[in-house]
Amino acid sequence: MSATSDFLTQLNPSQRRAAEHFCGPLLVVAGAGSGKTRALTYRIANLILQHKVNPENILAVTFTNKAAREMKERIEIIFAQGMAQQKHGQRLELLPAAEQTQLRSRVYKTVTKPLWMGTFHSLFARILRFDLNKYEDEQGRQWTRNFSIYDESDAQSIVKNIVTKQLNLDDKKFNPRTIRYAISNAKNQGLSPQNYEKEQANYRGRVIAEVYQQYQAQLAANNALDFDDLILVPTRLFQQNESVLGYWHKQFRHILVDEYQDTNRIQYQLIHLLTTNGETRKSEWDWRDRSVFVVGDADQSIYSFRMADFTILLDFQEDFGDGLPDDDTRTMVKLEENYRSRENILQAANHLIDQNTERIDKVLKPTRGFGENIYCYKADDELVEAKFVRNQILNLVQQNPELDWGNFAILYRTNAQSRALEDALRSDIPYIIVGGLKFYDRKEIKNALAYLRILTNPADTVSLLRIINTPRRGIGQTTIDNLVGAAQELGVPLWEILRDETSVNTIAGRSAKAVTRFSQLIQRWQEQVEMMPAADILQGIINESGYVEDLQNQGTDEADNRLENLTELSNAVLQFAEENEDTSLEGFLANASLASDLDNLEEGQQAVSLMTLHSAKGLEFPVIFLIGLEQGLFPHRRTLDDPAALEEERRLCYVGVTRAQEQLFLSYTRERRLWGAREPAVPSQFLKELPEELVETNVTPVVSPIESPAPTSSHNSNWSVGDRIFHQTFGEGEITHIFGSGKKTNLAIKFPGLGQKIIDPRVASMQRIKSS
DNA sequence: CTCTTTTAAGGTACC
DNA sequence: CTTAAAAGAG
Repeated sequence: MSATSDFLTQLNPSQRRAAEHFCGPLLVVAGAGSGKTRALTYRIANLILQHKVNPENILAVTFTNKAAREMKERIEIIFAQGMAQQKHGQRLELLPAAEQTQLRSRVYKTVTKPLWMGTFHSLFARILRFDLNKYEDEQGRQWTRNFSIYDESDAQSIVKNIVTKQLNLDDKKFNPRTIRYAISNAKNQGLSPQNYEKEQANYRGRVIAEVYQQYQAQLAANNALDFDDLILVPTRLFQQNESVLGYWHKQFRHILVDEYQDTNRIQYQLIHLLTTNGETRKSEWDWRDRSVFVVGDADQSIYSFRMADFTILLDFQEDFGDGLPDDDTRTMVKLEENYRSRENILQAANHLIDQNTERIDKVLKPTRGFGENIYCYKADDELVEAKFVRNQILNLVQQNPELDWGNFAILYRTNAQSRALEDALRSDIPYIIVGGLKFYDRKEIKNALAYLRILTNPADTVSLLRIINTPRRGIGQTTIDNLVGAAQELGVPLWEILRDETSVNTIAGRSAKAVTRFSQLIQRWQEQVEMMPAADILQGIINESGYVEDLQNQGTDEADNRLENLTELSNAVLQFAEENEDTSLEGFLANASLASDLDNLEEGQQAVSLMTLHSAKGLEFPVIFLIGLEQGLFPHRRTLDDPAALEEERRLCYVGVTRAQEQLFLSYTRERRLWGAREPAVPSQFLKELPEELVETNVTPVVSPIESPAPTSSHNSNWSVGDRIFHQTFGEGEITHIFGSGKKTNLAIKFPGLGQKIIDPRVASMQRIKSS
C-alpha cells in the first residue's frame, strides 16, 4: 500500500470514521482527551492525499492562533513522514538533518502555507484585505484595505470619549465598559445601530444605541474595524455582494471548524453562507466535492459571556445534516474514548456533568485504570490553602523523581486568587502565570504599534493621539484639544491638520514647533513604508521619536523591562518576515493586532503553571490542583440565581477536572479575605455533586506540611557562580558573577537570548533550579 | 504642562 | 487590600 495512507491506522474506529469523512456535513462530538486534534489533522491530511484536494481549497478554523500553529506543525510532520518513507524508505527522524529540513520546507511550500488555517479573526481579516473596499455599511460608509484593527482598550477609549465628550453624559451612570459590552453584544447578534435602537424601550437603551451609532462613525472615520467587525463585516459583505460570496464559496470547498461549541451566531452565519453560497433551500445544496466538518463538545462550552452559543452545535444536524437520531445518523461521530485521565477522575467528571440538562448524551470512556485518590482539602483561609498546594507539590516532587515542576498546574476561577499562591510559591517553587497581561497589551508595545499604524493608515486618529505626546514632547492637552476640535470642525482626520504646517502654526500657538517636528517625523517615515523592511522602520521610528531614549533615561527596572519588550517586538517583526516571506510593514501590522502573547514562552518550561480555568481549556497536566471551591467564588456569585449560567460554571468545573491525567487535588477555605474583609465561606455545591466514594476528605492531610523546604530553597543567600536559576520574568538563567555579600548581595545572571542582567535576589522573584 | 494625591472598582478572555 | 486612572496642586 502507499505510504501515504497508513497514518490512518493509528486511529481508533470513531476517529477513523471522522478522519476519512470526505463530502457532506459531519459533526464530531469530541469529549475531553479523546484525540480530536488528531482526528482533525488526519482528516486534513487525508483530504489532500487520498482525495487530491488542493490545500488552498481548505478553510480550517481554530480557536486560537496557537492551536493553528500546532495543527500546521502536526500536518507538516504527517506529510514529511510520508515523503521520507516514499522517497527514502526510511522514517523522517532517521534521515540526515539537512534532508529533514528540505522535506519540511517542501511540505511547508506545497501544503501548510496554502492551507487557510487560523482563527475566525485572522482568516477573515485576510479576506477583508482583499475585499473590504467592496463593502459599504447602512450609512454608506466605506473602508480601505489598509484598515487598522482596534483592540478592546482602543474600543473602550472611543466609547468613553463619546460618552463624556460628545454626549456629555456621566460616565458613572453610563460606564464605558458596560456600554462597550452592550455594543459588542449587539454586533454579535448582527444588529446595526439602527436595528439595535428599534429594540430599545427605555432611555438607557436609546442612549446606548446613540453611542453605538457614534462609535461606528468613529471607526469609519479612523478607517478602523474592531474585533467584532472582522466577523460581522464579511458576513454583511457576503450578504450584499453575490459575486464576492460566490468567489469565496468556490474557494473554500472543505470547511472545518474546531471548538464549534464556542462559535457565536455571526460566525455560524458566516460558515453557513460560505457552505451554502446563500442558498436557503436545503434540497438545492450540492455536496459534491464539498464538506462542512465541525468538531466540538457542548460540555466544554465556557464562553457564553462573550456570546458563544453551544446550541449552534446542538443544532448542527438540523441545520446541515440529516437530523436523524444517534443510532441512525450519518452526520455525527462521537469520540468518547479518553486517553488522558485515570478512570476515577473520569468517573468523577462524568458524574458531575451528568447533572447538566442541556447536552448531547455522552460519557468519557476510560482507557486507563484507577489512579491515586482524588483528595479534597479544607483550609482555614486562602493562605493556608496556598501553603497546602506548595507543600503538596514539594512532597510529590521529592517522592517521585520522574515528576518535575512542569507537571503541575494550579487552576482557579478568578485571577485575583493567584496572589496568595504566588506568595506561597515564590521562595521555593518556580512558577509561571499563564494568561495575565498579554505581550501585545503592554503599553510600550501598543505605543510602538501606534507609531507603525500611523505610517500605513494616517486616518487612524486613535493611534495618533496615543503617541502625539509619547514620549513627552511638550504637546499638552489644550493643544491637542484645539487640533482635534479643528479636525472635527472640518470633518477631516486629525492627521490632515497636522501635516499642514500653516494650520499647525495657526492652531497650536506656543506648541506649534513641537507639533511640526512631530509631524515631520511621521511624514519622513511614511515615505519609507514602501521601500524599507518593517524591522528597520520600527527600529528607526522608535529611536528617532526619542521613545527609546526616554525609556533609557528613566533608568528604572520597569523602563528597562519595557526596552526589553521593544527588542522582543523587533524580534517578532523579523520572525514574521522570515516565516511569511513578507518584509512589508502592512503585512506585519495586519498580523500583529491578531497575534496572541509571546509570553507563553516555550513548552516544557520547568515551572508550575498557574492559570484560570478558562485558560486551562485544551491543556493537560499529570497533577492538577483545583482551588477555591466555594459557593460564590466557584460557582461565581453572579451565576447563582441563573440556572443556565450555573450550568456553565459546572461545565467549567468539568473542564478543570478533565485536565488531570494522574492526580487531582481539590480545596476550599473556611473563610476568605475579600477586598480587605474576612468573609466566611461555604463549600461549593460542585463538591457535593462529585461521587462521594471517589473523593477523600476529612483525613489528616496526605502529607504533613514541610517547614524547612526542599533543596531548591533560596532562603539563605549562599549563591554560587554556575547556579541555574528560574526568574519569574526572564526565565531560566545562570549566575555568572556575585557582587557584595550578606544583605548587599547582587547577582549577575545570564539569560539565554536576553543577555546578562544584574539582579537583587531579595527583590526578584526567582528560585534556584540547580546548584553548580 | 507635569507631578502628586485622590478615588473607584475588582468575573471569566479569545481575536 | 490593591491597582489604575482621574482630578487637583505646583
